[in-house]
Amino acid sequence: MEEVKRPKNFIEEFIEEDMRTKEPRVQTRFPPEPNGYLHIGHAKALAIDFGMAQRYGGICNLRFDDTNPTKEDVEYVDAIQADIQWLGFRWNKVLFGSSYFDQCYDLAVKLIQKGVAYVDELTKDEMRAYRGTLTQPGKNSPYRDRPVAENLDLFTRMRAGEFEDGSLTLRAKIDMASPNINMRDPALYRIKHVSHHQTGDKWCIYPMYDFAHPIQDAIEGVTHSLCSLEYEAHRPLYDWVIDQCEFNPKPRQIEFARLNMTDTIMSKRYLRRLVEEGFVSGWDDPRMPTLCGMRRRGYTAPAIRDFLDRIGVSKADSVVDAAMLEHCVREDLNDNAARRMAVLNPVLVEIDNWDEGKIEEIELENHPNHPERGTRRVKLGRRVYIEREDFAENPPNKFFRLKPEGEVRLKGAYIIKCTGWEAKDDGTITKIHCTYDPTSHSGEDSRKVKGTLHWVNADDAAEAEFRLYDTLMKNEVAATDDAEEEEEAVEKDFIDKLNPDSLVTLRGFVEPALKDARAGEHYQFLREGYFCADLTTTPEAPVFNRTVGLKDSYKA
RNA sequence: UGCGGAAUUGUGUAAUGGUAGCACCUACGACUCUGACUCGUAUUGUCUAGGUUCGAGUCCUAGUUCCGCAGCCA
Repeated sequence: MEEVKRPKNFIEEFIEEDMRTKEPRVQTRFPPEPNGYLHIGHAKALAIDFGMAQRYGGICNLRFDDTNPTKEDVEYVDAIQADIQWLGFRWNKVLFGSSYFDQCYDLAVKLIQKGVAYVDELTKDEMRAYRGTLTQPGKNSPYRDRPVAENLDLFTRMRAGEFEDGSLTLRAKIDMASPNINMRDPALYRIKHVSHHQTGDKWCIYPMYDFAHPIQDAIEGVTHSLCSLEYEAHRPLYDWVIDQCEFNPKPRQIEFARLNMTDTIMSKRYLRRLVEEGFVSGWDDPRMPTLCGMRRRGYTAPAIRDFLDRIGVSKADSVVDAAMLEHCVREDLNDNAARRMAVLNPVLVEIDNWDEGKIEEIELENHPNHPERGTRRVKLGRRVYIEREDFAENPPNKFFRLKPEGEVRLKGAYIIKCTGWEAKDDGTITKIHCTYDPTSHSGEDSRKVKGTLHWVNADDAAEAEFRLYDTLMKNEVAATDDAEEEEEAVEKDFIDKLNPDSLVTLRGFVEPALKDARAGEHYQFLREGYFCADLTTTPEAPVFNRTVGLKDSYKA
C-alpha cells in the first residue's frame, strides 16, 4: 500500500533546513507534566513529537516534566504511558526531568559564578511590583548586585534547607526593562519543602520550567523542541539558558498551535471539575476528551491517528470541527466493526400467520463489504422486537418503515405487513400485529420493498443496556468582548452549560450471542451506529456504549 | 497603549511570484435487504486599502481584527 503523500508542514520545512545546514539528525521529546490524564489535545503534540522523529529517522523520548512536586503524582506517570502506548506511539526511553536536578543545580552555580544569576529576597508581591507592567519597564531588585560569593553562599544554604518556602529565589540577571516580560529577571529556582514523587526528600529547591526544560533538552541531545504557541514568548529565555550554560549544539524550540475542537472542553481545570464534582463517572467517562475516555467510548487508535494526521500543523489558532473526528472514527469502524442487530427502544411485533412454536434459523452476514468474514445464524419466531421509531400510525411522507397496511422486510428474513396494533389508553403502542409473506425469504425473492428493519427475536433475545452520549456542554459560552468577563461567565455558568442529556441510558435487546461480548469489542448495530462493549459488560448484564451514530440522510 | 504571533470557502489545511487545490461539513442525485457504505454533482474563499509586477494569497506600505505574555505554574 502506497502511503498517501501529505504536503509538508512548517515544522518539517524547518527541520529539513536544519538537517541541510546544521546536523543531519533529529531528536524530539514528548514532555507531559504528570498532573493529569492525557487528552486529545495532548495527542496532537504526541503525534507531532513522535511523528517528526519517525519521519526523519530520529528518536523521540518520553520525558516527564516533573519540576513542580506540589502539582504532580505518580498515578499519572503510569496512566500517561499506557495511553501513549495505546495510541500506538513508541518512545525510545522514558526519562524524568527530575533526574537532571543535579545538573540543573551545577549549572545554576555556574550562572551565579558568571554573574548572570542572583539570590533575591523580594517577596512574591514585591517581585510582581518590581516587574513593571506590559507597558512599563520593571526596576532592579535591591539584591540584584549582590557579590558572587554571597550569592553562592545563599544558594548553597537554600539547598541545605536553611530557608523557608518563598523566602528566597534564584533569579536570572537579564534585563528588567525588557519589552518581553519573560526576560525581566525570571525566577530560576524556588524553595519548596515538599518531597518529590521521584527524588523523595533529596531536594527542597526545585528549578523552574524555563530553566530546567532547555537544560533537559540539551543534555539529552534534543535537536528540535516542539511545543505549543504559548511558549513563543519564552523562546528568548530558552535560548538565553542554552547560551549561558554554553551548550553546543543548541536545540531549537519551535511552536505550533494547540488543538481546539468544537463541543470539546480541553481545559484541565474544567475536566478536573467534571470529575471531582461528579458530573462524569471519572477520567475515563466515555464523554471525556481524555484518551482513556475516548478509548472506553470506542474511538480507535488508528482513527485518532488518522484524525491527527488530517488536521495538519500550523501556527494559526483554529477550532477543528468534531465532525472531522467522527468521520475518521466511522471510516475505521465501518471497515472493521462486525455487524450485529440490537433494538434500543423495543416494541413487540407479533406475526399472526407464523405458527406458534415454529423457529427458523436466519443467516446474516457479518459484514456486507467483506463476505470473507462469514455469516452467523439467529433464530426467528412468532414474536420479534423492532425499534419503536420504526413504526408510525400516521406516517409522514417518505416513511420507508412500518405503517398501517405497509410492508417492510425484516433484515435477512421475510417481508411483513402491518395489520393492526394494540395501545394503552395514553396511546403508547404495546404490540404491533403483522403477517408475513412466506414466499419472500431473503435471497429467494425478487420482490422489493422500500424499507428494511433490524430486529431481534423476542424469545431468546438478550437484555442489554445502551449508553448514548452527547456533548458534555450544551451551549457555546456566551461571547463577550472582555476576556476576563468571559472567564467569569464560564466559571459561573459552568453548571448551567452542562448538557443534562449528555448521557442517555436505554434498555433493549441484542442478539443472544452478544451476551459474551468482551469489553472493548466494536460492533455496528445495524441502522443504529457503532457501539463498543463497555468495560463493565458481563453476560448477565451486557452494556454497550454508542461510539458514534451512523450518518443519516433521513429527514422526518 | 509594550513585546511576540496569526489572518485562504461553514471548518481544517495546501499553493514557496504563474490554473486558488484537498479533506470534513452541507445540499441534490445514483445505488441499496443498513435512509449506512460506495459513486456522482454542486454551492461558497485569499482581512481591508493602496503600491510593485506582464502576472500578487504570496513581495512592499499603511491599517483592521484575533491570540499569547505581567506564577516563586507548565
